[in-house]
Amino acid sequence: MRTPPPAMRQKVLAAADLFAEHGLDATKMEDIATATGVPKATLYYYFEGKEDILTFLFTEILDNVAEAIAGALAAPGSASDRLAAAILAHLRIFERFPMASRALQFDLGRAARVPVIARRVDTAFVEPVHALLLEGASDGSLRPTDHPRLAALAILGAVTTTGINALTIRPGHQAEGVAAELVALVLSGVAA
Amino acid sequence: MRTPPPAMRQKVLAAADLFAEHGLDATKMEDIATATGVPKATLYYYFEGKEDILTFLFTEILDNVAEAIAGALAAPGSASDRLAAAILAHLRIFERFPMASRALQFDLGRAARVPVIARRVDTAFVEPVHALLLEGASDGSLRPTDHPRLAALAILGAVTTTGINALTIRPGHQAEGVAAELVALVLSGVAA
Amino acid sequence: MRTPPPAMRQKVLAAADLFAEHGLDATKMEDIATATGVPKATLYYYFEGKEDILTFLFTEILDNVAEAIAGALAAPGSASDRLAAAILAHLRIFERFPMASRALQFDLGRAARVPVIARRVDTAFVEPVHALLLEGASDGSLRPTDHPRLAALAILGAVTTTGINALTIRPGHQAEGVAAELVALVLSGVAA
Amino acid sequence: MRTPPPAMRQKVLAAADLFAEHGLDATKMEDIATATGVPKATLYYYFEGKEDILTFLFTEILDNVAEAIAGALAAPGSASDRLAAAILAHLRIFERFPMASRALQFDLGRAARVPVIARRVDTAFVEPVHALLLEGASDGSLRPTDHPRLAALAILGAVTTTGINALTIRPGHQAEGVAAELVALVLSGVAA
DNA sequence: CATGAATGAGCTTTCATTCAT
DNA sequence: CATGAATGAAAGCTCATTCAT
Repeated sequence: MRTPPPAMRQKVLAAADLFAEHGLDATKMEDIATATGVPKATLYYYFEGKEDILTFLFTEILDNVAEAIAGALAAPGSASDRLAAAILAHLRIFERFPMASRALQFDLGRAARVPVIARRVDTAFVEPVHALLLEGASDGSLRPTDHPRLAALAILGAVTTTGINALTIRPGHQAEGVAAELVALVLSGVAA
Repeated sequence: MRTPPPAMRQKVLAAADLFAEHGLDATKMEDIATATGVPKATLYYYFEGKEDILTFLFTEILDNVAEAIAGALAAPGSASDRLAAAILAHLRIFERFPMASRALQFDLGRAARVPVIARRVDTAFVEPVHALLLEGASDGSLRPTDHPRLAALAILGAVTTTGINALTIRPGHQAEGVAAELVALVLSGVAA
Repeated sequence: MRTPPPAMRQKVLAAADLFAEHGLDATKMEDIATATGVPKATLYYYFEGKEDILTFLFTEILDNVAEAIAGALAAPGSASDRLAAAILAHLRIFERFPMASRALQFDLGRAARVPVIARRVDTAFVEPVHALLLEGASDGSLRPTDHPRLAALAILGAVTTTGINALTIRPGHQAEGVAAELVALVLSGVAA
Repeated sequence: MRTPPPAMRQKVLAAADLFAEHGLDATKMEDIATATGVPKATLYYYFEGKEDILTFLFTEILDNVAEAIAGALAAPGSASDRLAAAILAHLRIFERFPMASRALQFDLGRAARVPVIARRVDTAFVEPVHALLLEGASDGSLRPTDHPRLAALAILGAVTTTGINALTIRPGHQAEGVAAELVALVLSGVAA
């Protein structure tokens, strides 16, 4: 993948709608060319193929997720406060990039096979939250867990599934409302 | 879809490996024919096409999920006990059908577009858990939530993401261990 | 390559004209489909691709060469008589299959890289003539040569180059006339 | 074709390896650019296209053949001595330009269609040898032949086929050794 | 003069699907 | 009922070639 010039990067982001709507396989290069206004051959000049374009898209959004989460976790405050902030920050990404987020969800299975994507998901969310859980356990603001990595993964699944659904597929919720519900669940659970 | 004879249903389940490995689009009818030992044209005699085979597979597994969840929820006990039982039951499905579960995860986006699948996910998990949350709130064993549907969705996301990962992609965990972690998270949260 | 049914073999021979006229690379599958009346996809059903069709064609003609040469060499008579007969027999192939012969000549370089073709050229011509030269040397009807394999190769080159030119590219000669000239050259040389 | 500066001519000769290895069609301009170190667009500045580069290469080598043959034929001596000298001179070209020679052989069919190449082959070899045969016939050093042009062609075929094979494809012979065998064949034939 | 960037025009190849037997 | 044979319909991708700088 030749590094695409900024103008091209911008145009290619328009492909998110197609991927979100149809998934990678049902999205034809022709469609991407039409939707972005970039000739097919030029797309191939910059990207290795369809999958590479998808990877570019996912990378772009995951970088935003990483930044958002990192920002939230870097703030001062107790571990539990920062976890709450991270969840809200994550959900806000879905609001800012609804189509790209849905595209990522649509082709999640495939994305997970692409090493560079898998690594970024880990780096952006799982690792930091994992670390935060450990930190919270040691500073006493969070309950120690047997498998903090599983817990981080579970939180990721909860946030993602709920966020995509409530904020992009059937909008009608605000990030704050969803975050409140999720934070309550994640911090206190549903037990009485 | 003509109702396939039991022998055929059995053979076709072998296609789960292919779908789990490559996804629907990268799985050729030819491959399915080879893997199952059923001639291509015969597959077409019983199924409408590739997607129909995938739907058959997903339906099969979701029926098992539905049954497992329903069984757990029908048992006597408090709402929180039954929620815990449902989570374990759900995870056990991943252990019993690891490949089909991964296939479902791989083509999650597509599955969500197939009405019959979307409805079954709802019926099998979201609805019953949603109902259980309401029930628990009224019998006092669970905390009332503002948006019980979102909470049910979040629990589904947590269980699914964690289960697929810990039980099928990187095995090494047992359903019981994962369930313990998830139940703790879902019931009590991670707060100290 | 699935073994093509006789009807198909027959039709595909018509592709020789295209290959002879334009060479393999400039001959599009579309052209072959049109010229033979066999749908493109059906060609792919029986052959691996363009090159496989060319190989099929060359194999077909080389089998005829092999048979012709073998027949001539198997006849009774002195080694020199039989060499003369072989040359005439070879030339007659060019008359019988002018287009396929020219196609072979056109893509000679490529054909030589295909192991199965290279082997067949050897088996059909070089080997038998090589053997004949040795035989003639021992029965006294031919002069012993230092490198009989080179001599056989030289004879092949002489016959092929001349035959293709005189019998297919610029017709106007008969196999007999060309053979007379070549046999004279090969047996007696051009020295006075 | 703009006349390329000497430095470029030199670099472009390196493309012979590519053409010899893969043939014209399988040799991409990109490859030529990489192999020669000359940027694609610069190649287009000097040559009309791929085929023009090939023609340049073939022209270059055929000029050498022409010169070598002419030199041998211009020497004093009998027609048969000079024919022998010409054959050796021709073979030495294969030794000096093995890759370009093989490239010419690989794309022989195509080369023959390019008028300028066809004419040069004729001028370089066929014509002079044809003339020599007539001359030898009249001065009594060679046997008169019915079709001296066919004979010249046959000699060309014999020399080329054998030379390419023995000197470039499966080296291990020296031009002198091959020449000895060929001269014996061409002058005296293989008859006892 | 030289060349990096961009693209128009195709072509091979693949497959899902059909249907006669 | 079951299936081997055949094919229509795409689509991904490649490259030769151009041109502004």
